[in-house]
Amino acid sequence: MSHGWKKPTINDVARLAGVSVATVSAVVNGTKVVSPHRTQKVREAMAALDYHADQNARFLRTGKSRVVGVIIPDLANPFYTQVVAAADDVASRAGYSFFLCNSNDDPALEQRHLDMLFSHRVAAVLLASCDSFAAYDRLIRRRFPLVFFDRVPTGFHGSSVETDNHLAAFQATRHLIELGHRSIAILAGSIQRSTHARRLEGFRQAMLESGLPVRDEYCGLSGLSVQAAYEFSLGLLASPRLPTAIFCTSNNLLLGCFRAVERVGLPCPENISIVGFDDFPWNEGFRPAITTVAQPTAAIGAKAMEMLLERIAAGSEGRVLEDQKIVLQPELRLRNSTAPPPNIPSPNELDVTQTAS
Amino acid sequence: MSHGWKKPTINDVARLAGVSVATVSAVVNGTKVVSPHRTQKVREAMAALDYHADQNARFLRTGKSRVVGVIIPDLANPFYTQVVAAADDVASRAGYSFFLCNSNDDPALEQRHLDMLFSHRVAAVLLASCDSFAAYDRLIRRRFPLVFFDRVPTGFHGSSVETDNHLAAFQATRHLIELGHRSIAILAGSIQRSTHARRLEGFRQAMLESGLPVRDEYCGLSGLSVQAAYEFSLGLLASPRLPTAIFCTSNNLLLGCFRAVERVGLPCPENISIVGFDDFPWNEGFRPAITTVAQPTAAIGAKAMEMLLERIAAGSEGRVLEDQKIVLQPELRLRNSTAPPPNIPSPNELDVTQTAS
DNA sequence: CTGAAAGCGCTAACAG
DNA sequence: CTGTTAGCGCTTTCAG
Repeated sequence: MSHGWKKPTINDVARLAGVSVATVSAVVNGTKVVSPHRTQKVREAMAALDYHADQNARFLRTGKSRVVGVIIPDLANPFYTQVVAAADDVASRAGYSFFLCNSNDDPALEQRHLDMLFSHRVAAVLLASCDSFAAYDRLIRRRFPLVFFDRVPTGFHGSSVETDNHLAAFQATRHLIELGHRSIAILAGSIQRSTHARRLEGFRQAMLESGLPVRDEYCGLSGLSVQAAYEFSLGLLASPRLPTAIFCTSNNLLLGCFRAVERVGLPCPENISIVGFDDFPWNEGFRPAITTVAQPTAAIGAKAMEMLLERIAAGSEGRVLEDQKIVLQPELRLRNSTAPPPNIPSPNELDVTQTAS
Repeated sequence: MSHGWKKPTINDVARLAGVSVATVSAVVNGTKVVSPHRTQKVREAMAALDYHADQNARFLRTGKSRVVGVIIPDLANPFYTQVVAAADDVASRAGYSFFLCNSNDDPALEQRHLDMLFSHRVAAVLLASCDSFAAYDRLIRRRFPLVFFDRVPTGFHGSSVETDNHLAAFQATRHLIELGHRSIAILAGSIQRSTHARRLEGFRQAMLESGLPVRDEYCGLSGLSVQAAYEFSLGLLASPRLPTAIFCTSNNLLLGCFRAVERVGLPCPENISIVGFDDFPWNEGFRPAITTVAQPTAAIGAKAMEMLLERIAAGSEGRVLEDQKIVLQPELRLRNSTAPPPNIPSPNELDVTQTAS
């Protein structure tokens, strides 16, 4: 006895209670009627031994696991943890627990985590993917219950829940345009990311519809890190063609951008408007308070987990569920970081601004 | 076949490869020498079937789990997720995975999570406790590998890693005092929390050492929520005895306090100094940027997980490890939310301020 | 209502 | 080197 303590098994309980293991199992699971007297005996024995049925053994026998896997790309990003918190809520209400994995945005690591989750025979997995859809082929082919959220691999057929990223970016950009902005930069992150690609499209569409140019120098694609955003923004603000507004397509990007604007000392929103993506309690602490387009994090997490549970249930009943793609509405939250540009050029100056240096 | 797919077992692999299960097991685990030819065969069969050894079955046999449980009180609090991210890093490097649980600050839920974790036979658990030490008696008595972090139940004997909360608060308060503040309020959260109790003590000591009074009205104990902090701060700022500085003992408390100061329109730091607790990237975005005392989140997570792994290793070798209590140093980060008070009273006005209304 | 016994997928003696 | 086999702790027929 290395620990000086051996975990009690169902046999120990049965012995102490003076009944058979089948009886113990029956009272534990309430799966059969057991006489009150013996039930009592068993209960006492369980309490005395502090017995906890071994889920691994149980699963081995029943093939029913009450654990789901969750993979996110960044455990330190509040967006993901908010989603996960909501998912956890509905999962734990349904008696499910969580294997949480951090893929660190590394497809190889994500695959390893997936393998690990299979090895543990999780009932399903919830996934903010960082790989291309081909990676999930083997899974969908075997009808493994899988729900994507936030990041849905392009070209992927399967269930997912995400924000309408196109619309979100469109709204944010429209807001800027309506304010009178014409020179709008975007910190787009990386087009590799389906979410960010979609946001860039939304931005493009809003610009195009208003006949506004989308300039390459105004399009930051240097990655998703705070640092990258900071550096790109610094360059942007130092350039002769200073934009009058910047749209940041993620909370990290906003941080970098904000820092750069502060560093340069450009007054916001007087000389530069900023709109962010995602909304958190501390966004109100920023001065100026940040105008941002919020994703419904709680709804994403809750809905995704509900779908997952549904698919688990369907699977165990042999039903086959239609793929379901849920798209949730973003919400533009107007605060103080956006205002009309310093001097609004009249509409027909449009291409003149291009030549002016 | 409800799923149209049956998970391949070691038997399937053995059959396909034309060898025995023992051979398959040997190549999977590298536990015995297998001829190159058969190794090859087995490898092919595994790949063809996309075989993933069932960890549950394996555990049942070996009694060795490579999963650890982690319980935190709030999945949406960046402090905890930063710690967990660091812990995850070292755990996954060691080949361990994570059962993450959110106790929601509810002792009953925490207990349920603990029971669940035992049922799954996790190798150990990492815990930011929300209960009193009595709750963990049964665990320590059986030498279950358990490491506490952040919140360590008072009176608890066992391993833990935490910030020196007393010192952190002491430093923050000293900073304010050195700036000339005499009327310092504290949002202490709740003395139920060991961490917050310790912070209050540090505050007290700093005040006492300087002969400064700790007034009851200046001591916010209305809980840990943003809302509670907001309301308390509002009252504080509306009172005739306006403090010249407020020390917020957590990031949530800071949020509420900051919001209240903004609401009232009191200029910070000119008329009121604020110091926060914990430091996150967005703290720099606040205007003024928040002076805060930072906890070494990454170090806490990494160290705690290292200790946990050590204890697991020791346990399986039959060694008994000494309890280890690690206390990490906080770091005061000076920014712009603190400044000398509007008018510095001379030291001998000390008790006069008490009577003035 | 109750108990005996088979077997889930795997590892680890043990015997060839 | 390789295969056979006995359980790990649990649920679940199947007979009493």
